[in-house]
Amino acid sequence: MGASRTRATITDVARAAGVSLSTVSRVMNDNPSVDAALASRVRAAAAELGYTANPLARSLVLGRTQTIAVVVPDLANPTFQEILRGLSRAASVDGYHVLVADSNEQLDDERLLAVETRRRTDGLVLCAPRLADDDLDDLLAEVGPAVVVNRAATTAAPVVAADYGAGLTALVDHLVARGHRRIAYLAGTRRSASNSARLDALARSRAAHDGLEIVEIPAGVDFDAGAASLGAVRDARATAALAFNDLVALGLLSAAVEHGVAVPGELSIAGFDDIPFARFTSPPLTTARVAAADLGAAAWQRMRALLAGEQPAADLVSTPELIARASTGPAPGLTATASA
Amino acid sequence: MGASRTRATITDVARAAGVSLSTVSRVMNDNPSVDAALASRVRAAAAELGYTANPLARSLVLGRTQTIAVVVPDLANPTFQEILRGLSRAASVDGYHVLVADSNEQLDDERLLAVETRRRTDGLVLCAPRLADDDLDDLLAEVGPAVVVNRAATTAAPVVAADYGAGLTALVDHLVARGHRRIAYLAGTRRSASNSARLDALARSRAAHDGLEIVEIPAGVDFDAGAASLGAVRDARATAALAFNDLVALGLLSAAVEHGVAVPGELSIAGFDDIPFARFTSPPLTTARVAAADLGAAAWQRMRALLAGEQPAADLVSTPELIARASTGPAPGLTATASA
DNA sequence: CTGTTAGCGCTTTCAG
DNA sequence: CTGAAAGCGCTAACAG
Repeated sequence: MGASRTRATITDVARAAGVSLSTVSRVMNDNPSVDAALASRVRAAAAELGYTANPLARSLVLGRTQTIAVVVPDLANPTFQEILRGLSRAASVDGYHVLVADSNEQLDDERLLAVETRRRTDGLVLCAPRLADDDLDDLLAEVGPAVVVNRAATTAAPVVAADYGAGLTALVDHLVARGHRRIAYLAGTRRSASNSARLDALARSRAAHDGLEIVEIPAGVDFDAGAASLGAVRDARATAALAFNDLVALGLLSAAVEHGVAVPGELSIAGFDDIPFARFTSPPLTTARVAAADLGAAAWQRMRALLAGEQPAADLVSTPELIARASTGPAPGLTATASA
Repeated sequence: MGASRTRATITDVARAAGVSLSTVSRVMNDNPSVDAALASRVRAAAAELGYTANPLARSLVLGRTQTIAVVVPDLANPTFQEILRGLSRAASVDGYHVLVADSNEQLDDERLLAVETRRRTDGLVLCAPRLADDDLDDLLAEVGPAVVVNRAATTAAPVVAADYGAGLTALVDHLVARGHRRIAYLAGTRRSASNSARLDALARSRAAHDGLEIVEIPAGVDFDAGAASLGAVRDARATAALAFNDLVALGLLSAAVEHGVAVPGELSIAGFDDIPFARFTSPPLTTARVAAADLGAAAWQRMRALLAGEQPAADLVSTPELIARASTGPAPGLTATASA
């Protein structure tokens, strides 16, 4: 009938069952040292009152919230969405909740959000933190249990990351094999560690391939950044463009189509990540697949270990898989044969 | 130098500043009734110790957590991601945090997650709940401050929703104008309220257009569901298909291309939502645009009002905008002219 | 204006 | 096996 406006507390249950608070607490926590008869009496009272322990009160006394915080640079980015999803599902299996915070690519907010969300949770997962190395290390030292996703440059916390260097190398090789000798690289945030990893890989590629030129073009991390880069790519007279990620690649692709630049006829374009829709673009996008949901799940495994006081698994470096689709082809002026 | 392992408490600050707990509390909460000199002494001590009030303890005593919970049926769905993003950004502007839970389209989990996350937060936002009407009403009554997104069938909480009926009507009109007289509708979850809204709209459309046949095909809510429906669509001899959402439409489109069915030559396909990548498919997808991030922000406005004890704004019914792209065209056998 | 005293709702020694 | 009491860290009357 009329449900009471306020929830039952442990005191209500204790009174209803005619026992002390401690007994109720023991029963609710399945402490075996309670007489069976008493226990079932308490359980009946609890059920009757619809009682469940207040998680806030438990958090305060137990010092744990059963919740972890996840900070991402941009919730609109499919890769972060996927990481979040993988993490959230994995954590929920273990009865943990997830607090999300979107730093919106704002450096200052990132640190603040991390600290603030961490205080209401048991641990912190930082996705692709944009913070400088030193600041990141400071932050990690301050916040306690933390795991870092897609950022290699720290030893202060477990790391799970895609191997951006290896992925980019595969992409370059793919283009070189198709005759490209002048390739544009649309760089992402300077702050992004994965961008540096890619830069290093490009340097190695230049050394490995005689006569290969790779010109770096500052772009950004989103669709608009890619679209805005078409002019620079054309000016660079590159026959192919490697984008920081699929979003940037899609922007470039879109601008190319709009300006009548044939893809891959005049310009080959490749992205990075293999976001869900990369296969539906026109032409479908060549990219390097990052198993983002798996990264999220792996991040949770490590977090769980940390929370349990166990040794987390070794850092994970997942090698992206080259996904060759139709947005890349032979360099202009070449026949369609590829040399290994 | 050596940062202490455990955080400073209000007691530490009080001792350091040589005042009582209450004074520290007052200062930290900007209570003006504190002597200026004392206040700055306290502030200095707090700064020195790096003190910030423990949010858990505050939550317990204040009865509010400064956090809201959001339950979505599927974090992989771009529309829910977008709603989450809009909500999260809006809430963070007001200093609120967001706890996400993905029910994974599981009915039982939905209810459980809602109740459980609600207890650690101040309010609950339910996205497109799959629960039956009665169960939903029960749930809403139980959990207190709540707002519902994309589900019209309740008066127990503020609602913000896209007008699926209007959007679908626009889509049908669009197809009818292009000569289609036999249209397949790929239905979503029966549990989805927006599906019923669409069914009603279709019934009205049938009545409005003489000789128009709309055949309903049970499909689902994701890409695979759409891909699996191609056979049924062909069997129905429909010249056009209206999908429950863009994901389903993309699945169908993909299967069509794969099986050599010309789109829109032999089959016109339209989706719903206008997810970010709908414009990049090949051909680009005709759809009805739902301003999902705006829905999320609007949901937060209402939640904020509820939390402040104010009257929330009236329910929002946002009319989707018809986005005509190349995946729809004249019915086979017709010239490319359209009649208004 | 400031300090003392009760709790918020729960868990956990510590006695019995 | 069970209850009384202390306390997690903080805020809010209530006195002074």
